[in-house]
Amino acid sequence: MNKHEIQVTVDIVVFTIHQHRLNVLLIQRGIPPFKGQYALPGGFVLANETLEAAAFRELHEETGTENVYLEQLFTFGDPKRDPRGRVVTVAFYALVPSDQSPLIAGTDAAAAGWFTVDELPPVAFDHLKIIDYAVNRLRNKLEYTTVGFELLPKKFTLTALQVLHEAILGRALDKRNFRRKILALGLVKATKEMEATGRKPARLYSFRNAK
Amino acid sequence: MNKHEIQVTVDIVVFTIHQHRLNVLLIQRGIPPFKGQYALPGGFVLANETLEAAAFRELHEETGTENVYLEQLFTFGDPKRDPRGRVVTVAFYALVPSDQSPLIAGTDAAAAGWFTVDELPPVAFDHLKIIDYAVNRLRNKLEYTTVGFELLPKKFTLTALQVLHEAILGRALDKRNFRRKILALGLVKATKEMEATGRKPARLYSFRNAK
DNA sequence: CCAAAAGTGTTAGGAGTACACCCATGG
DNA sequence: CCATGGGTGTACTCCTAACACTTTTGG
Repeated sequence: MNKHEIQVTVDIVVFTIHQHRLNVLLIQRGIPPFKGQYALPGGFVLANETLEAAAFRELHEETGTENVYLEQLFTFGDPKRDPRGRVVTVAFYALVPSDQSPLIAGTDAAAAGWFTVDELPPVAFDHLKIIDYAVNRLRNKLEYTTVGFELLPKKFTLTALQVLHEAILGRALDKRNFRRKILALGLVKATKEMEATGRKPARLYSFRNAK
Repeated sequence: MNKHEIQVTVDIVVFTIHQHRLNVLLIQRGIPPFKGQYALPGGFVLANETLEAAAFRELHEETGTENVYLEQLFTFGDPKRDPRGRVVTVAFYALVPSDQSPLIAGTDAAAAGWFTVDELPPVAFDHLKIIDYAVNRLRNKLEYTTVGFELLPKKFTLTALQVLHEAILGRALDKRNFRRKILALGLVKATKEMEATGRKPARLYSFRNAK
């Protein structure tokens, strides 16, 4: 064994929107250390997979989610961050659409749950720091990219998109300015369908690049 | 030995400005693989140091530089990126002021050198990808932060600051607009000194937060 | 007819961009 | 006196932000 070998893990901050709030997925640990505490989904990187593949695999194994948007965040390597030894973790964040988010399969449902980002339980390791980092990244990215669409179903109302932005940014936005800006960006197109859930029916839109 | 153990390295993209161009520091490899080719300074993370400390240490050992601005970039973990085995590298970038940059100590001067970013020699491993990533990050950061000052001596002319921005962005900027914007940001203050090198003496400025 | 959410325009201020000439100095 | 780089202002455009009422539907 080479003295330079270190254990490498991935940890994933999975976001979704629930009840107009930004939520993070946490899993209750069944084994020490931090047994019983909540932690981010994640695990060891295997010998022949990329970091991204490891993140997708862990996410699938622990939560059943698939085809999510995934992006590398930052790598945390404090020598004392894991009491078991030297573990460097590559953190990712993932976005899952709100219409798919309740499905937590492949794991004991009692042991996993969504938590709004400003009411988190105690979390294991340095995972709180990782979550904070991810929330900040998500907020920044929202300002200059289209990441937000990843959190919505294929068809959505402009109000739903606005609620999503407000949930991530943590502040209210002006309805008229928001709609004008989104439509001006040209990333979204009106469908012929309406959503009849509220009082007055709302037009459904879709993201232009289904990618 | 645990099957999950992987070698972890750091690699550092060291930037400076030379002759109005953005330059990167490369070191010629003395041993295989890629013997004789240029590569980024870097090396293994030791058991009891943080990733950042490893980057500072390697930088000091290989180039003699100290007190540089250092920021984590991205982690590259393709299983095939290093022919010797599984090596995950955490990439950083560093900024060294132009008045300190010629000092390459602690290494054979013939084996290290500055290269302008658009005239790079062949580089080892996936280091070209890392350099590209770093250049993009630096360009983006310049738009909304003050990283640029890290590349200048303590006192500098506004023209020097403009040349720096132009070197990083790779395009010319309007002199009047640039000066207005920089002064409006209030990050810089005029000193009483002048630089007499050109024809008409130029006022020297200093960065407001000496930090 | 009432409650609830959808939808829609105008105005004012600030930021960015384009553009050309005079000034101070050393040789 | 001339070559060189230092230094300065104005006008236009575009983006952002503030702000309130009408419409459509279900009950």
